[in-house]
Amino acid sequence: MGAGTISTICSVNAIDQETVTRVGLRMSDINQTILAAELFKVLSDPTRLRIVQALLIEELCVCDISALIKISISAISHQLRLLRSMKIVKNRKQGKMVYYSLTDEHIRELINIADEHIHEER
Amino acid sequence: MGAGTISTICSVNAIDQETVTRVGLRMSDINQTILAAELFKVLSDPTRLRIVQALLIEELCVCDISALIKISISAISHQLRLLRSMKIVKNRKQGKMVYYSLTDEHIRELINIADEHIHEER
DNA sequence: GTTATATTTGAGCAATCATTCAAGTGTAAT
DNA sequence: ATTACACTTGAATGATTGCTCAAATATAAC
Repeated sequence: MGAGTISTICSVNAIDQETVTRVGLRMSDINQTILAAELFKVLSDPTRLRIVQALLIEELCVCDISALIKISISAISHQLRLLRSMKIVKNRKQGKMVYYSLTDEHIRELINIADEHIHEER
Repeated sequence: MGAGTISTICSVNAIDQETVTRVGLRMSDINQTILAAELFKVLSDPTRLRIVQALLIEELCVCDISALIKISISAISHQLRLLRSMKIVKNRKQGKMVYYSLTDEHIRELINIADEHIHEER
């Protein structure tokens, strides 16, 4: 199997084990993949992504998020619960109002890179 | 409205317009948000993320991806079609086999940051 | 041509999801 | 206590999604 030869021989009875095991060894743990997928899922819904983008700018109450994003307060609240459960946002109560903010600035990097990717699309 | 005062007054009839417009002006375009959400969605499914992770290592044929990820060839092919439509992967035909590879190295950065985020979880 | 293999594709199905609606909780003002 | 407001929550619903199965396509070997 010299350099340049394609060693992969594909068939139901004879998958190229060499390739499969070589790549398999370099792949990350499946559980880590699942966690990463969950993180990406949080950002995969426009409403949720908009909420996060807004909170990247400043802390906001539920009512103002709703006005800003033009989605019902109930829908926003449901999404905030999800974001809270994933430790993406935290909240603070002041009188009748609840203020939300981000727990983690890592998110900003992910969003920035996604934006770069979109702009560089040919 | 001096520094330090909380100007947001929240009510159905009197949302704090100042805050809403201030943040609104700094938010990115909604269409860009939708595109970014779509990109995150690609990576939000464990099967798809696993495929991408594998292709980050090397070019692979459908059959070997299937063996590596332990998902039916049909399911892999469906996901590859989606990845192709989003210009995340490209393919190359050689004989009966089809080899897939990534079109874009940006994805690697996104995955790296997600992994960092997961490891830094307390 | 026929047969075998590698991949694609469409229909169907169960599961997940984002939203709405209605009812509930908690806080503050009267 | 009662009323009003900010938000939460559970159930219901329509839409989306990831997979399976069966049939189709494409290439290669015979």
